[in-house]
Amino acid sequence: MSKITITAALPYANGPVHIGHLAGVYIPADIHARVQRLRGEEVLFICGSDEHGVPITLRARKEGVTSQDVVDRYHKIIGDSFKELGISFDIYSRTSNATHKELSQAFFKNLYEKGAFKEIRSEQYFDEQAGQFLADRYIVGTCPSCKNEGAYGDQCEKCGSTLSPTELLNPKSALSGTVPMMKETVNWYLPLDEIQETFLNEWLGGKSHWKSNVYGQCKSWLNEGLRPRAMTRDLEWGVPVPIDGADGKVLYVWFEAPIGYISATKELRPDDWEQWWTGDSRLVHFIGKDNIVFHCIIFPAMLHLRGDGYVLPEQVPANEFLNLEGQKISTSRNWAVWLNEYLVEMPNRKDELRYVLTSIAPETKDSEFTWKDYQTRVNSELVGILGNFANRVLVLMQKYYEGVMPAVGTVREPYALFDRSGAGDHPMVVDYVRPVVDLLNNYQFRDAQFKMMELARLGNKYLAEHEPWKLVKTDAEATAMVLSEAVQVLYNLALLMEPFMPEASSRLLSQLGVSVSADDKQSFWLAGSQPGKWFELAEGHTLGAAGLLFQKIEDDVIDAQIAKLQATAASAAALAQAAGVATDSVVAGIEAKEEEAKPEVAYDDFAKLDLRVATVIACEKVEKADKLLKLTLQVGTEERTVVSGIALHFQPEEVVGKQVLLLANLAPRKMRGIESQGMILMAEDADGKLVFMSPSNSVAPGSSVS
RNA sequence: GGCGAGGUAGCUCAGGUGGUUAGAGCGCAGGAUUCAUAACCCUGAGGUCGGGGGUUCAAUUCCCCCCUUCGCUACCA
Repeated sequence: MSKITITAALPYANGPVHIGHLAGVYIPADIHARVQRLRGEEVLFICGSDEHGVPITLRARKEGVTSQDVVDRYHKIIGDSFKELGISFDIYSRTSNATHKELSQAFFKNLYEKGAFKEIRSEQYFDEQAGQFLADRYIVGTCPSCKNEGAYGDQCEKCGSTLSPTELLNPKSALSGTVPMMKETVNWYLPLDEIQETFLNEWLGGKSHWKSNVYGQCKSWLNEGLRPRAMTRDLEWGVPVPIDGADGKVLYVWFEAPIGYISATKELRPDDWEQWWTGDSRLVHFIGKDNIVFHCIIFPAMLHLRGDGYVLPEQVPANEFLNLEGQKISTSRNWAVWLNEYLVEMPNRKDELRYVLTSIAPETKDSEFTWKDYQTRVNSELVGILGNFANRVLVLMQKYYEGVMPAVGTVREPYALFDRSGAGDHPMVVDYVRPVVDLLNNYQFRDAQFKMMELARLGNKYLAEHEPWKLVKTDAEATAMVLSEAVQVLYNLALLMEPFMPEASSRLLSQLGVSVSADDKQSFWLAGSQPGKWFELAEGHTLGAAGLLFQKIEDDVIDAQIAKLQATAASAAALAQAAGVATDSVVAGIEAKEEEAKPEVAYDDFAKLDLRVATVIACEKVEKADKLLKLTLQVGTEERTVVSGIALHFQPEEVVGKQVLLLANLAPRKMRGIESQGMILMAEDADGKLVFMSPSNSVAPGSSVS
């Protein structure tokens, strides 16, 4: 028996948890934690809210509340919904608490005193009026590539380019709106370039057995050569840097957040927490692919420098991303299925969510959640295969034996479920239980669950083959054999379900009228390292009260969820809603069957649109594109290039000279390498033919439309 | 632009140190059945494994190029 420290990525407390988080991190982590506990391992399953960092402060400013208010709100929402779903954390902590502050400061100080950091001076933007340095995100300006005026210092959200604050044109402070000045500051850097040479190359070199997406990503970073990375920031919201002369500085969230795993452990076990992070304890991080560098490079580097016997991660089973109805899940665009809402809107369907998300877990590549697929999986797999098998066995038992296990002699051919003549491990364990255990130990949760379901399929097949409802009329002995075998399958299936669907498992066990001790479960789950055990109910055992294990999901429930997402897509697209290429991706996920009326929008939303009349002064076909025309437009004194997907409807020469309606402030977008600076609005006929929207009398190019 | 991970049946995904008929679930078609939440069981149709070149007796599996999706990262302006 060993200690296993299992961590699940700390959810960032600026929004609730959604199905992507669950499928990628929390459900697999929970299954793993449950299995290891069942196997009798000493497990600590650690998580908590990550409550520092710039996006939280931005959100707080936007809402006019304090950062603490924001994190308090989401910490509660997230924690409550995890608890209700049954994620079996031993502790769900948070990084704004005292233990964490103390421990992360001590960690920093320890490294500081070892001389692990490099002190580096640099010039950063400083807001004189607000009296503070500005994080990249706090600087707003014009994007140098797309001219979007609302670009942030680290990224332009319109065109997606990665920026540094000094690249921004017309930088302004998001705090005061004033023009920031450059001012010298000092921060402490982790010299990752040196640590790569002395430690990371070799350590990561030994991890080729990790998942290919994880190992490949790490290799990629190492090949490019790591660079020193600042572990402190000039910011107010965070853990203060615990050394003299560091006023107004906090620990970098990615320095401090992983330490949150340790401080949560300490909070839970003040006396022996260190045993879970040193010695022969085994550390496993469950994360999403966006966290790989922090958990596979930076945090291990920190732990290594710390020394003191700290263990390094044994396995980092990072998953890819889950898409929703054809689009990336996005917190800011509200394109998500939020756990807290799911729990309310789909009551008593926790295990259904666990099951579906496990079966589509993005273990090797991005995967896709759709509500229709969810419905199908629940109805045909959980209800049709698993629930149905349970129900028919229990109903037959009730009908023929009033729920009491009948006397069965030696099961004879052809009714035997498995071969009883061999001397080795039990064939059913070898064929079903052990493969599930092995797959789980190998972090292949999706396959493990599928293998579990195969046992239910086998049960249905066995019943169909031997038809006890016919046998009962002719052969009482054989009927007893068949139903007995079927009950044993169901019993073991109930045990096998536990890590995946703990509630359904426990319901089924109680319908079988059994309660299984931890020791018995252990001998079941140790199949592999030990022979394992096939559980059987004895003659005379009385089953419990039967009931349906899962309920079918009707179409209207699913339709309501889809409609909800459609409404989200519609409002997101409201600003740019018209025919044309650029909007396609926004609404492509769910296609409305007919042209439906769109939800009402506020005037303010409409007023955001800069609509202009423009004159086409040149037009040519875009090479290697069937549908695209490149138009040059006169808009006032300005000339603009717009790429429009209308080549199937118009020849270039027939467009020149026309006046068109232009959405002038649509985010630029590159198509076929040409940047399109706006969108031409068209009417679409019933037969799909496009028609220009032109003023009835010619007006000056650039005239605004409202 | 560079790097990493993908691109496999209508859909969602497995798999492949190169070698007879490439898999599963769902969906679809046909059959069988009634113990069961019109569920279950059987059978079948469906893929030149992103495209093009190369190595080889043989490539979907190895090499090169290209297209494409996702992610990481750079640079230019």
